[in-house]
Amino acid sequence: MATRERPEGCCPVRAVRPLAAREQERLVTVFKALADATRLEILRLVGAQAGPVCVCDIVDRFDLAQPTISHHLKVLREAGLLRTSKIGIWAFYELEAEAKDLLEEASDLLAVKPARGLRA
Amino acid sequence: MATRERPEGCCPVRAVRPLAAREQERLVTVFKALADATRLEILRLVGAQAGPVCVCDIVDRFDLAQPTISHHLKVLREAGLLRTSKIGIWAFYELEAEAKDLLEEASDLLAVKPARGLRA
DNA sequence: GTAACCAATCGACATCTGTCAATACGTTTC
DNA sequence: GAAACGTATTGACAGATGTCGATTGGTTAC
Repeated sequence: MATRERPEGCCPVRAVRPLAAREQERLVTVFKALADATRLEILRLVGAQAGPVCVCDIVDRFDLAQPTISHHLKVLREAGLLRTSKIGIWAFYELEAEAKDLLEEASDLLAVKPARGLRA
Repeated sequence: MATRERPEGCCPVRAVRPLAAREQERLVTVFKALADATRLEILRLVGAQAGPVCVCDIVDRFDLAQPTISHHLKVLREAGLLRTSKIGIWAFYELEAEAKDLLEEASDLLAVKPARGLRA
């Protein structure tokens, strides 16, 4: 804690109610999922398709081993950004409908002016 | 590469132009910065203020050592989310004006329908 | 049923990351 | 100038993460 006198005009700090644990965790999970170049490109690839994409086609687009892509898909899946389905041998991935909402919610985090969730 | 015949109705994959290296790196840096609960709360705290916040006040709000907070502030600074200034001994942080744009740009990444940056 | 195939999981490893104690740096006060 | 103070940097360390090779599981083709 600071003991010296502050420079004049130094305003008091507005208290902020921390995010609920569950919401905080969800946001961190989403951002972690996005915090990797490969996963960003996977998302862009999947998001650009008219329908679900075959995993084999995703693997083809990257210079990474199949287990590595599979791992990244799992991370995106568990973050709620992708959803998966199967037809025979093939696994298909598409954007989770909720994905866009997740990012918008995240964007609200940085609202410059004090918004809901704040306390005086 | 898949050698078997696909299930019928399986659509060809739309090619996607990868992000430019510089832009990709910037996005990853931003998401990495956001992918930590402490940094999220720091951002929320700073974003809720009317003006710049003293580092000492930030340190007070968390149960973490001062160097740890300093480290997190550096990460947020270098991601372009916070900017810093000094008055005498004190260091103050505030949201970088660009921060909101960064997140909106990030949000566009997940646009469900094919947008710019895509190629047939 | 057996072989071929696609995708997921496992195990291992190198690198990155969050954390703290100790220290260094710059400013203010005396 | 010396001491006190706020902040940043350094060094160290445990835990998380990205990657691959090997394996497994489930499905299809023969």
